[in-house]
Amino acid sequence: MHALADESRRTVLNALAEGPASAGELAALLPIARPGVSRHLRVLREAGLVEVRQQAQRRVYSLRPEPLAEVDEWLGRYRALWEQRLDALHTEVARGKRERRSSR
Amino acid sequence: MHALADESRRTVLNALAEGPASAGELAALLPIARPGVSRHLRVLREAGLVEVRQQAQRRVYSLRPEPLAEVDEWLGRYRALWEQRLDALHTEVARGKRERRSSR
DNA sequence: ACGTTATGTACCTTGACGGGTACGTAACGG
DNA sequence: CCGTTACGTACCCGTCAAGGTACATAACGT
Repeated sequence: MHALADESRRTVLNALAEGPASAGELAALLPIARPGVSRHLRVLREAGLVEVRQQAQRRVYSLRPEPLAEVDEWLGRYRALWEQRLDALHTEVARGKRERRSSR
Repeated sequence: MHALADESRRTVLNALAEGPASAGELAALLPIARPGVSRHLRVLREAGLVEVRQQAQRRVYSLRPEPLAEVDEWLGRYRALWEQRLDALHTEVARGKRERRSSR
């Protein structure tokens, strides 16, 4: 999850979600200098979120979305909770309307 | 998403997923000192992830899971991707077995 | 009113991390 | 070979946020 903390990282991931891209192409999307992007890519690579294949001089990165399934799983613990919460909110809103009509 | 970056924050959220708890109770779960927890709770509160109600001297925190739905939505972009990827992996594994039998 | 309990806040220190610059290094094209 | 392209890495610096300590504050119980 740590690897997802940075804004630039997520931008890279968003881009890679569209399809594979070289390091240079990814760097062009970010406001930071190219070496910075290389570092981000390293982190993402070590986190197992992306993978590289060499293609001539270019290094083409692509998404390895499996690890995000872990985050998804973590969120799963809350999903039921917020769904029931949202349901509760709906009925609460209805109740609130009735009460506001009588008292207040 | 920033509010989820810290390990302690997630621990607090995990605890609150079990049910409401006071600041002190939450602090007991963390390796850090109590004031630190108070600060974390403030961040979570300002991020809208938790809410407080005063109960005597105690301040009881509870989860407001709605905002996590946003993260869930963000992940949604990848969910389809990794599911198709995992499917591809399965067929790849099958194909790999066949190839390993013949060549290699 | 006074001590106690439960909690937040102010202030400071330190460590981690993002970013830039300069440099090293493979893979090509001639 | 030699220049160029496309990267990565080493080193340095500034910022920022987490954590600790000390202090302020509010709600009880007596």
